[in-house]
Amino acid sequence: MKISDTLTNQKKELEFSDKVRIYLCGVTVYDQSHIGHARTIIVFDTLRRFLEANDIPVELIQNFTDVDDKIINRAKEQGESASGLSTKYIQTYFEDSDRLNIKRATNYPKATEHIKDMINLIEELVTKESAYVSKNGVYFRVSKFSEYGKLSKKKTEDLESGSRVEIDESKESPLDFALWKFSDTQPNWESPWGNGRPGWHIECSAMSIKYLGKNFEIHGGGRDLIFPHHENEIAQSESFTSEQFAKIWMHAGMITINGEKMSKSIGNVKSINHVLESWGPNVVRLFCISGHYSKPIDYTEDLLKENLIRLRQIETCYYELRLADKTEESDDISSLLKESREKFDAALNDDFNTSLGLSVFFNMVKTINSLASDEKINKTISEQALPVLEYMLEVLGLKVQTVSDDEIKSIFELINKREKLRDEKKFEEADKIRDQIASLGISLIDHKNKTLWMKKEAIKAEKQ
RNA sequence: GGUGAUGUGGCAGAGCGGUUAUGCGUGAGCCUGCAAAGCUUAUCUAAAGGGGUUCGACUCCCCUCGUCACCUCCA
Repeated sequence: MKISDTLTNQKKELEFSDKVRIYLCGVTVYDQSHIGHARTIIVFDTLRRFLEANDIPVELIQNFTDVDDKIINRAKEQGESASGLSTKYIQTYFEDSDRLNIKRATNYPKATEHIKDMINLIEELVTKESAYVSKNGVYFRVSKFSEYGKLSKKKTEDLESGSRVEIDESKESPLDFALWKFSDTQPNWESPWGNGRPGWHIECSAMSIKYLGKNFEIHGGGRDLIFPHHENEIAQSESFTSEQFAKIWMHAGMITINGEKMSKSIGNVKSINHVLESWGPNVVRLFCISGHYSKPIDYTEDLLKENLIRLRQIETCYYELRLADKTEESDDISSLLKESREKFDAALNDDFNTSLGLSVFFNMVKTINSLASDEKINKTISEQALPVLEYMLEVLGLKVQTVSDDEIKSIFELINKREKLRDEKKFEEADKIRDQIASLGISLIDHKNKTLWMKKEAIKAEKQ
């Protein structure tokens, strides 16, 4: 598999020995997560699913930043403790994540639980003179790391002249960033240099090295983290280990609203919860992987609607296959299935091109639906196609509503009853049964000679 | 100002130096007691603009213009 690496700016073969280790920068838990967070998480969840579905073990670590000025300030505003606030939003994070059908990461380390690891790392950096103690804290000495700027392609001279940061006289250079900030107020921790809190960047260095080692396969996050966060992580980690840090830097594009990035100040933030409420997990997932992961996606109702329609086609396809009972001879689609699977995998293997993968997927779905419309789905086709469809659904993290064999039986009984009434032209009574079936979440699909049905995901936005 | 991206049909969005991307939308039709869903078919003479390279460029090179992101916290 090849993945575009931000550092070298080219597609790089994903090489690994026993497993693929991925570190994904998580969220700062001071508020609900939004659709932009969801996109990044979905991209990496889908990547992980793809690798695992192809028997490649994955270790995925995603952190929570649970100590930060934003959290402290927000907690103060709400008259709550910082830890209380972050605990609350970690919980809502998991609720969102579960509803989005995100597989749980291997581990979700929290910054506050790794203070010791950070201090050790900082100590080593101080020893190596890559860091120094000043009046306000411990700072990373950027001048000591000659490759600074290699990820974001920035030159230190440019950064210095274009710097908008307030000049802190206690720093040797305006580019130096905090590893440890002195503070006497809670939450704070003891350190060899004085009480305080860790800087943001150091936590990811400490936790990624702790859980994944000095050089792991993929480091991921949103594009907006390239500078300064990931740039600083590289500086810290490589100064510490004297080795190359992550092998591939993979960055997900932003979600925009009307072409603009979401931000609190513009007030255009869409929470995951809010979007899920209207559109449900499958549409959101389809939406988030509809374009190449590295490019931005503009959030519009039209795009979500389009993906809802596509979801309906998937549901139809699944049920046509699931409920197939014909035994007569029909078309042979085994080569189509084989080709679809191959092209699907090839698309994802080439820089995780989900957009192209989806087009292959929908090609297959449409072909099956078209056969179904002609009532040509037999048991052979069903047995061949279902595993391929289910494989793709698993990779894409899509979950169609399923039914048990018992449910199938009772639904068919109702349908037969309705058919009989329809034959007798007792349409009112037939429609009553249709309503009854609908109340079970089942929609009927009338073909020429038989009535098929499916359990559709209820989607609020559809009704408007 | 610096850096990095990007500019494809009504919309979304891929690939590719010469072959229909795909999907949505729209029109017509099939099915139907009605409905919904689904399906069929058609449709839009797509490549920001200007130069090159080439037998041939949407695809490679150069210039111009536009858009976005980052340069402060940000997924």
